[in-house]
This record gives sequence, C-alpha cells and structure tokens, in this order.
Amino acid sequence: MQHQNLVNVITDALPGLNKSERKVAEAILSDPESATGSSIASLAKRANVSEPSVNRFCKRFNTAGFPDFKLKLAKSLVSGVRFVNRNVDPNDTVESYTSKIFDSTINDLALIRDSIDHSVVNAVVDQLIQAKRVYFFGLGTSGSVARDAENKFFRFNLPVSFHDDVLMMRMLASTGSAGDVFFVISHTGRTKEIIDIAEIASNNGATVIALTSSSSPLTAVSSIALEVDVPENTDEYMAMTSRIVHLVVLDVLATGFTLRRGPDFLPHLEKIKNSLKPTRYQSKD
Amino acid sequence: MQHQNLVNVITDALPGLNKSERKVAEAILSDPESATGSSIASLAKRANVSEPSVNRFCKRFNTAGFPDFKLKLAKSLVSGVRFVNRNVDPNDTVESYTSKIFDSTINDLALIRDSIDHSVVNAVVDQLIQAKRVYFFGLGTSGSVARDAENKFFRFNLPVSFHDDVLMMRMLASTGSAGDVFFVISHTGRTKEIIDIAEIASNNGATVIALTSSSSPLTAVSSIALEVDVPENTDEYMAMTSRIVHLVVLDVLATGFTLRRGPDFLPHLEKIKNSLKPTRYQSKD
DNA sequence: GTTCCATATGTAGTAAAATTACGTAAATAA
DNA sequence: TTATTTACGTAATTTTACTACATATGGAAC
Repeated sequence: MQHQNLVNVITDALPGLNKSERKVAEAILSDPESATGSSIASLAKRANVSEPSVNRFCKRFNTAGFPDFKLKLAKSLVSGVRFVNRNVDPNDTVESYTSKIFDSTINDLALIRDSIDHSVVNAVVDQLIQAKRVYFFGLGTSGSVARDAENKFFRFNLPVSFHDDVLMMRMLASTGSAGDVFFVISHTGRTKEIIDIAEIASNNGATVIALTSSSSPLTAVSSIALEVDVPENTDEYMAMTSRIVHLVVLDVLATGFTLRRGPDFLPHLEKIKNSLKPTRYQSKD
Repeated sequence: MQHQNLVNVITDALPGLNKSERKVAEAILSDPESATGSSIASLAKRANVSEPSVNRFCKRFNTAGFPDFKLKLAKSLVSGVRFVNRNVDPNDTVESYTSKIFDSTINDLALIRDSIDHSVVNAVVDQLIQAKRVYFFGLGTSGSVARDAENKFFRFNLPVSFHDDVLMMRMLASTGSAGDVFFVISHTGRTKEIIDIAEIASNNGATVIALTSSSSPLTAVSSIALEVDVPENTDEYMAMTSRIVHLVVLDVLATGFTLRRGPDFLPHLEKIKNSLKPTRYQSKD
C-alpha cells in the first residue's frame, strides 16, 4: 500500500532474502539517506555484490529498477519517518537525544499506522456508538491515557468516566451489565488485577474492549482487542512510546465516533469548545 | 532550510527565469509527480527545449544535476501532499481517517523535532536537576500530560507531584520558594487561572517552566518557556495533537535528566522497573 | 543600421549509469 | 553422485546525463 514505508518493508523482508540480497539490504539500511544519492555501481561496491544483484534486489520490492527504487526510498525517508536503530547513549548531545526520542516515537507511530487492523477499529467504534456507558480503565501510565480518553469522549454526550483505582474498577466491573463498555488500557496486558477486573465485567455480560499488546492474557478475556504492538524498549534511557500510540489510537476511535454520529452532532462539539472561551485571554489575531 | 518545498521555490523563481528555463519550469509544475519519474530527454521534449537546458535549469536550483533534482522534487511532493488536504471529511473510510490522524500526528512531531530550541531544553534539564521539588500543573487535556509527567519523574528520586485542581495549584504556588520548580503545561497558554498561578509562584522566587505555545501570556510570566507551536486544528473532526507533542517533549526532558545523572543512577531505575514484576503474569519468552 | 559583446540555447560527442542476456557457480533434491 | 533449480556475476547493450563547443539572439555603442 501507499503508506508502507520502504525501510520497514526491507527490514521485514530481511529474513527471507538470500545472501547477496541481504548484503544489499544491510548496506541500504545502514545509511538509507546516502543510498538515495548513490549510483548502482557505488552501492554494489559498498555491499560487495555485483550491479545486477542490486538491480534484482530493487525489482524484488516492486520497483521498476534502481532509479525508481531510490525515488521511493527517498520518499519513505521524508514524511518524518526516519529509520532508527540507534539507542540513546551516554555520549549523546541535546540535539542527538532529542531527535532520537522524536524519531523513535515517529517510527512506532508509522509502524502501527501500517499494521493496525481496520476492521477491529470499526468494530470498536460500533460498540462505542451502541454503549449506554463507557468506563476507561488504566493503571500507571495507562491511567493518564484513560484520563485523556475520558476528556475526549465525554464530549460525545455519553456517560463516560475514567478510573485508576483497582478497587473502584472492581466494584464497577461487578455491577456492569449488557450495554456497558469497559475500555481497558494496558501496555503489557499482563497486569493480574486488570485481567481479573476485565474477566468480572465480561462475566456480567458487559462489553470489554482492550487496548493492549497482541496475544496477551488481557486479549483473551476481552470481547474485542485492539492489538497494538509497540517494540519493547530494553534501553534504560529510552522512553516508553506505547502510551503515545495508545493516545493516537483513541484519537482515531473518537474520530470514527464523530463521523458515525454525522454532521448533526457538530454543533454540540462547537458548544463545548466555546464554553472555555471566558476562561482565556483572547489572542489578538 | 532543508525542508523548503522545491515546488514553491520554482513557482517563486518563475518571473526571473529566461525563456527556455520557464518552459522547463512550466512543464514540471504542470505535473510534478510525473516529472520525478521521467528522464531528462523526455522532460526536455515535453518542455520543447534541449536536454542541456533542463540540466542548467536543475543547477540553477542548487541541485547537483537532473537526478539530484528529481530526488529533491520527489521529497518535496511527499511532504507537500501530506500537509495539504489531510483533513478528515465525512466520506472517509476507516482506512483513510486512520492514516490521516496518524499522519498529522507524525507531521506535527517531525515539525517540532526540527524546530525545538535545544538550548532551552538544556536549560530546563538544568533547572530540573537542581530542583528540590517539582510540581506538574495542567488542566483538562494537559492534566493528563501532567499526570504522565509525574509518573515519569517520580522515578528520579525527587519529590514530584501533579495537580489538576486550580485551588490546590494556587495554594502550592503561594507557598513556593526558591528551589521549587513549577512545571506548567498549557496548550494555549491563555488560561487565566493558570497564568495567575504561574505569576504567584514566580513572585515567590520559585522557578516556573512553561510548556506552551510561543508568545502566549504564560510565556511572559515564566522563568523558562519551552515553546512548542503545533498548528491549530480548525477541523471539527481532527484530534488535538499538541498533547502528544508535549508528552514527547517530556520524554526528551526525562532522557536528558537521566543522562545528566550518569550511569550510577541506572540501578535505581532498574529497581523501580522490577518492582512491578509480581503484579504481572510473566510472558513465556 | 552595423558592430560588438553578452547571454541564451542548441548540437554533438562523451562519460556514466542502468539494464539485459547469458554463463558459471552454488545449493538442493533425487 | 547427478540432475535441476536457484543464485550470482561478467560483459555487452542500451539508456541516461553531462560537457564542450558552436550558433543564435538580444541589446548597447558607434
């Protein structure tokens, strides 16, 4: 598809490539930017393969040839999506660690953008539209995400709340029933308490939507699971980007919700927006 | 700058070009996309000029030659296309509004990545390192950001808290003093209450750090302002991405903090990480 | 108007780059 | 092992881009 980033495509294909093709792939991935500027000869030399090998490599990735490949590679590199395999290290300057953090966040977003299951997104919007009540649950960092979700979804004229207290969650789950949607957010999907709570809600006939990583225990006990796999961060210095991705996914859901409601709903949103005007100093422009 | 759009540059230069160069410019502008894919010969033919004219045209725009020109043109088109007409509209499918939301978030992140003032980031890290106490303040959506910040910075063995209650904020600000850092987060930087509170803290000799938009009233009453200008979103459907950018900026600050503390600090972080293990079902891998 | 000069544009040749056809080597299966 | 497929490289061909040089065009000075 149009959005598939060539760098990621190559990275994904890496295991299935044969010797010389892999050499080419590695040469490109080690410095994609310069690859877009070099000739087939110089790249072949750098990868220690023959020119036709580079050419065949290009054609394997659905490009007309080397020039076309370079073009598409260059395009992939723009749009903010840079390839990052470099972790933050103690010698980094402000400039370098700043762009590393931004780049890795951008990279993760692009990854999920290209891999998210649209039918699941649709199904979740379905459930939210039908919901009589929505509870957003999350602990720790995911608590902030849940809080943000509440702030977004209350605008839809729908009883929503967010909770980051497991006792509260447990009580709410145990009184849940059909028509209630429990939207459970968890990066790992392995927190025992959260899984317990999701199970309780589910057993009461409520809908449980999980925003979590794939094949986690939480997925198993949910009605629908929005699976978002952000690469784990083993690096001590690196930030956790999964919460950012979760926030954007919630933006997507909110957008889907708004669209489904139709244009009649827009004045309501406008009213909420305007309600804050008196609390602010107006800008001149 | 490097991100200057070639199409715009050519359009601007149009009046100052001579006959054949203008022909080339017009041929390119009439269909820039196809220009990126064609050879110098075919473009020359389409513009009714000779090949060297096309070549000269390219060099006039600070490119090494035709291939380099095509590359830069292609890059310009990517970012251009993504910026323009990326608003959600009622006819969007799940696929299209999903990628629009992701794309606009990515775009905004890339924009800030390239425009953030590194010296300010450094100065803020300086202040945080020296702080005896840090308060994160935010209302509404920024409240979630502040909450997330608390969750991040408490790991640094530093008394931090987050607040989203203006009365609480006011009281804390009025008892603040040198050594206290009030980290105030606000998208608009125009909320009267918040500005009041920042002013009170500042008058008491505390350090006020603002994460907000440039030239806002909040900036004026702060010791340091981390100015982050995310394009306003007039579109009703579109999500607010500024909070995402704020979160990433806080990640950057946390990283800067960790690096400044040095490697002796890592075991402490590890301890916190491990503390959560018993709350989770362990994964097989 | 003619001459001179500068700039603009094109022609033809050359160099570079990419692709193709084909042959050899390596790997795999019988 | 041998047959057969797949992988890879060599060399020739074709395409593409660039350079040097020649011609043309448009003023300005006489």
